[in-house]
Amino acid sequence: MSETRVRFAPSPTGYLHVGGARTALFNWLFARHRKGSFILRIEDTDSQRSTGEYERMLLEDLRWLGLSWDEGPETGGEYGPYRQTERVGMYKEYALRLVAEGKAFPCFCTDELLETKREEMKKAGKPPQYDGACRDLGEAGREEMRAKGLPESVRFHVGDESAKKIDDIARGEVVFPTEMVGDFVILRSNGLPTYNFAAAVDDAMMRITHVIRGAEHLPNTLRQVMIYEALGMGMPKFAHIPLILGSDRTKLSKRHGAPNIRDYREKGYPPEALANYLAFLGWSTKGENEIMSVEQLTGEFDLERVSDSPSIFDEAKLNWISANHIRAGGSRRYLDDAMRYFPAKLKERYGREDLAGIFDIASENLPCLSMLEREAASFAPGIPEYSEEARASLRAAGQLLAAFISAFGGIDQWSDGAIREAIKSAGRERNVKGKDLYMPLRLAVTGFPHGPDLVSILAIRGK
RNA sequence: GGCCCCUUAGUCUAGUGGUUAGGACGCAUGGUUCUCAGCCAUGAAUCAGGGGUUCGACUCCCCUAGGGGCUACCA
Repeated sequence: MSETRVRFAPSPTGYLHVGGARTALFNWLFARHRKGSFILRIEDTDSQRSTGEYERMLLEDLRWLGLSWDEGPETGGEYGPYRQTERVGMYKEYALRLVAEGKAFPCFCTDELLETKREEMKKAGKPPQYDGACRDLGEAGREEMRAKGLPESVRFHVGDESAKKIDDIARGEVVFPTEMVGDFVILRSNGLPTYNFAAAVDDAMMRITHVIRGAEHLPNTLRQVMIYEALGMGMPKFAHIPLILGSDRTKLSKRHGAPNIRDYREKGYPPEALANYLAFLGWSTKGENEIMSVEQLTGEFDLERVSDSPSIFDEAKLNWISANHIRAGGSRRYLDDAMRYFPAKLKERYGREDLAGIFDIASENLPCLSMLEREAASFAPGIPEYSEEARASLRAAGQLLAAFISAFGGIDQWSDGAIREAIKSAGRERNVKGKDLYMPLRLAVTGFPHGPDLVSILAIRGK
């Protein structure tokens, strides 16, 4: 069997979205699992919305997620270029070839004309489709239109075959009636190709073997299959993966919180944690373990276990997966990334070793690194600010606190064991233990009623 | 409107004609603990509805409902 080649083909019209990232991830996992190639192609034919800045950030986010590509813009490769605006010559060439073969034709209808026709059809209760006005113009008619200076686009001539079967790996056989599409534009009057044409031509030319993409493209596949056939190119296999929806079951967007990869990156979610969560959105393993490294994911990934129904992005589960990664990796793995999130006061006071210690204590349940600010608050140096309630309880425990001070004062070697012993002896002295013993001390030292292990806090904060 | 896809607990999912419908997140309770967390244990909660097919349907077929997508010279 020939080498597996898959691609991720984003449009640089915004930040990398969790849906796009999941599609990219599935492609990448599939390629790596089969030791094939992962190709990145930039679909920037929408000149209105595409920008170089978005493209730059797209690549950055993809790399951050841990995805690397074998061919792509900047990287290069033998099927390049990998930016569609740099391939316009090829699309034109293929479009003209189809015209010459009678499989496509020039169209001179203006937007206005098309629009009024659509309105009329809607009124008449018919599906608004292209009526084939320019299909049989003939060479003379075409010249006449050109002489009038009308815009010229190229439309694909949809044959009279009644239906087309598409065999989708993820969902089985899907049948589309061909009459659902009219003759559609493949080359716009500005010379740029439309999505369906460019995607089909590129996938064919780049020898893509598996097209793995979002389910919203399923109806497009009909057009692309027709183009493949007209071009006489070998068909790739298709796999349409279910969409990711927001909590209200509509397509994920800004109002659902943070749908962009960049947002999660900013908050300090480890990339492998996000990849882990995303992998399980629409896919599952045979086993029961859900905390997996990228290596384990690539080892197990396959298209057969992709689910059919759309899934809802659940931040609570992402948090759980992420906290597991952070706990397992500890300061050894995450301290460098965590540095930017430590409160300045802590960074001034402690050296790297102590910060590592604080990280490990504070990261017992840390969904993302930015939450360190709150979790590490107990380690802030100096006298904390006390709330009204805290003041009241501290006043009530005045004698106990004095006992602590003298007990701590007697410690020579400041260590966990010595601290623990000092706390106990102060307790014996005042005849208190348990909660009544620890809480006043915790409150006095940290200002909070909750927090990490008190002895560890004292050990790090020092005498 | 037309066409296509989807439907197992609040959420992610396992399940391919006979199961006490399994797991995970979240939630609740108990244990460990100064507290939170972690860990351990326990619990509540699911096959959208209706028809078939079958000795037997979560599983196969049809209808309905709901959701989503596409229907552009956007991708």
